Amino acid sequence: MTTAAPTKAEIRKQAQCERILAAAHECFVRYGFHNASMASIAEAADMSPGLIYRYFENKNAIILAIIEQQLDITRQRIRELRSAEDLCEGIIEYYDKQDCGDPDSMSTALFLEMSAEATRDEEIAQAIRRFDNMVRQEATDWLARDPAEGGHGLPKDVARARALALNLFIEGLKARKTREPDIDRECLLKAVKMIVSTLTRS
Amino acid sequence: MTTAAPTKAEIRKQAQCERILAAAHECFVRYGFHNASMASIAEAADMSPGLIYRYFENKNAIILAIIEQQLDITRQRIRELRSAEDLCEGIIEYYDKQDCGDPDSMSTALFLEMSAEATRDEEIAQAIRRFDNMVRQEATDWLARDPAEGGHGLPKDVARARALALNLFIEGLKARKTREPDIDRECLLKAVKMIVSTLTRS
Amino acid sequence: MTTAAPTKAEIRKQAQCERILAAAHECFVRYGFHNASMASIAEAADMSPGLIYRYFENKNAIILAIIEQQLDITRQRIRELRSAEDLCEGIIEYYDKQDCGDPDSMSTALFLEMSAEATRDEEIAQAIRRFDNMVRQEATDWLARDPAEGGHGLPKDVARARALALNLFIEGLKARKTREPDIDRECLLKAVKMIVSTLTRS
Amino acid sequence: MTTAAPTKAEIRKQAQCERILAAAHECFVRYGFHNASMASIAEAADMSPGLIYRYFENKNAIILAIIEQQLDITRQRIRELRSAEDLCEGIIEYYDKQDCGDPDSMSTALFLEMSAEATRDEEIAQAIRRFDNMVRQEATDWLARDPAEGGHGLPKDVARARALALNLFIEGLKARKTREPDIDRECLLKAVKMIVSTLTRS
DNA sequence: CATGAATGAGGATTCATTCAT
DNA sequence: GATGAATGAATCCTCATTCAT
Repeated sequence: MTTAAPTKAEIRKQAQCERILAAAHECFVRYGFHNASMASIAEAADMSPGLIYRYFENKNAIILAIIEQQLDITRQRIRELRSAEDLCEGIIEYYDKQDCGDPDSMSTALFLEMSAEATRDEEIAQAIRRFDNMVRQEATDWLARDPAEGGHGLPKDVARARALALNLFIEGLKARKTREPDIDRECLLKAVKMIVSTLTRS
Repeated sequence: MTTAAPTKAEIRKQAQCERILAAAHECFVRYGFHNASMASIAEAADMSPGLIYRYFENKNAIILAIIEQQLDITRQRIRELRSAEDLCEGIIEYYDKQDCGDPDSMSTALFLEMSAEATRDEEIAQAIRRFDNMVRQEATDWLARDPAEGGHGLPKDVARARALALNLFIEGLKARKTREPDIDRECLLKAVKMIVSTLTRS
Repeated sequence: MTTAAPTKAEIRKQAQCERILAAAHECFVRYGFHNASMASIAEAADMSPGLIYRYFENKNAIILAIIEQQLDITRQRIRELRSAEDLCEGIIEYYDKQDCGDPDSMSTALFLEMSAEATRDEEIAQAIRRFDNMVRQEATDWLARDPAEGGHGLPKDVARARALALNLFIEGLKARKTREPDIDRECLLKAVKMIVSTLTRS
Repeated sequence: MTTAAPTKAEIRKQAQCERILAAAHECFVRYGFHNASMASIAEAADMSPGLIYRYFENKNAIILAIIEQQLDITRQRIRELRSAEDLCEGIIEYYDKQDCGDPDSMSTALFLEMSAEATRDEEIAQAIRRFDNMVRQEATDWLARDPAEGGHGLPKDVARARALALNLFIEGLKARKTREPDIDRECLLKAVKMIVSTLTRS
């Protein structure tokens, strides 16, 4: 049940990759994907520009890896979800959180930029599609699962449509956060509750 | 209280601006804001690169003008909205429409790119904020208006929260279209109906 | 019988192209094709690096244009050839001439480099093939032409084989010049005369 | 007067050098001298890039060593030459042979590249000069040697001029092979025979 | 008004070479 | 001896913007 212990070299490689991804994420958020130069990433990662290319083929490969990373993190988060209240809280909390402070969650702005990029770059399109499918599947599972296990016991097809609706709403919310972080909280809370309660009602 | 009739020069200027904006819109959609060069815009507008600068200070000013343009167009659309069925149809129809074919509606991908850009560029942030506010206001009015006039007669504060929810959902939908244009139609229809009916119910 | 007069813009363009080609030729000879940077060419042409790209798609396009230029020049030279003595003199004179001093004749070193490059670059291979074919054809014509017109009146197939032999010999000579410009003149003269007289004898 | 038997270390060193030279030769032929990276050579030699520098000061030193190697191999070949027919056959056979298949003979393309490089690099110039001198000397010997020993018994000075002519012709032929491997064989054969018979006739 | 040639800084990427392990 | 990670300068090329005509 154990995989072979990673060699020292592999550990090092892993660490370097992560250093680069963290630095790239930071730069992409700060300057935007197109305006973040490899040099700026290198500087943020405290290494030479050339070294990045030992670990990633090019700039695109970096953003792809970041998306992949997010996939795992996001799946974990959804799985930890229990009640509808959990979800409401999670959403509001997310909205209040500063973007840059959280290296674990992909900046929304970056995600939007990538969504736009997906229009023109098939690799990115695929990566995001994989991400979307995972989210929808996990959300569907959550809505369909037995209430005893923290689900809502909805029939499969209903769950599927509601998962989509929920997903779209949350994404709209994320996009909005980008532009209007100081939105009227009371109004927002009302809106979220109305949607969530409608969609999780059995 | 009337403005003076526009001079010939002003008319000309207006026409030139529109030519540039249309060309820029096309290029931004096709290549993305950052990858669309001023040269490509000039070519699409069938004029010299230098001339563009007589009408717009720089590339940024062009995108700002495009956002402003969208504001007017979108307001008009919302005002033409009547029943909830209208809205559902409009949404589905929008999702099915090819982006590039419609010079009137801002490409979603471009809008996402701008949302992301708003994070780093205050001018763009302001322009989009104005846009958002207009949409929310118009949607609120629609929900609050007297049913006799094609509204839903909701109380102001309820209307305001629902308008927001609706707005967020639609935006999530738009963003999704960018990445998954071939989404399962039946599922999508269910989701849209559920949200719209919930939010427009009195 | 006249082509349309070139516009001022065309004249300018032509001049710029020539300026670039001359500068590139100089740099390629001085530093070698691979070591000559676009920046060095720009400097030699006294223009900005970016401007070069208005006239040539990339570095490769420049070398292709240079080869094409040589084709015309070389054809002219062969056509001006009269007696076998002419040829011997021309060869020796060529060997004595400094490379860089003559912007009209492609540096032999550069030609060798391109021959090598032809091994890996199909575009260059084609350009040089065209050059080779032209030279062989012109040389064959010269050997087959009526003596009254400055030819040697050889039968077509004989002329063709001898033209090839002559061509190969001259090329070997050119290649050697690159490495041994100070070769023993008397010995060289004997060798050239022996070959030329053998190949032009009827 | 004998050198001391090589130590184990020296044998090892010799073997490593040869491994590197073979790998470098392969890469230089495949990618060209300038495009072959030290990394690619290291990979072909199945060792680390750093190790190469223990045996060769830099990339230049490698090419110099390759030229030196060729000198020995080529000398041996010329010495094995007997009749003029031998030579004709050898030439034609050489022309037909695939370059890469023969690690013993320096790729012609590479040799051309080096000839060009000799123009700018004095070390390479010297190495090739040494090579050229050896070839000419051996060819002269062959032509001057007593027919009983497989030579042609020509007087020294005649032999010298003819050796040069032969050498130049063969080099032109090699260069041509680079660009036109599929040349008309009959025509080529005629040309070769004409030159060889003229130059070896007593 | 309009052109489009010209600039030059900036970006991604490569690679010979070094050096700590 | 051997490794291969690391450097950083250099390369080709792009593009927003300016300005002489």
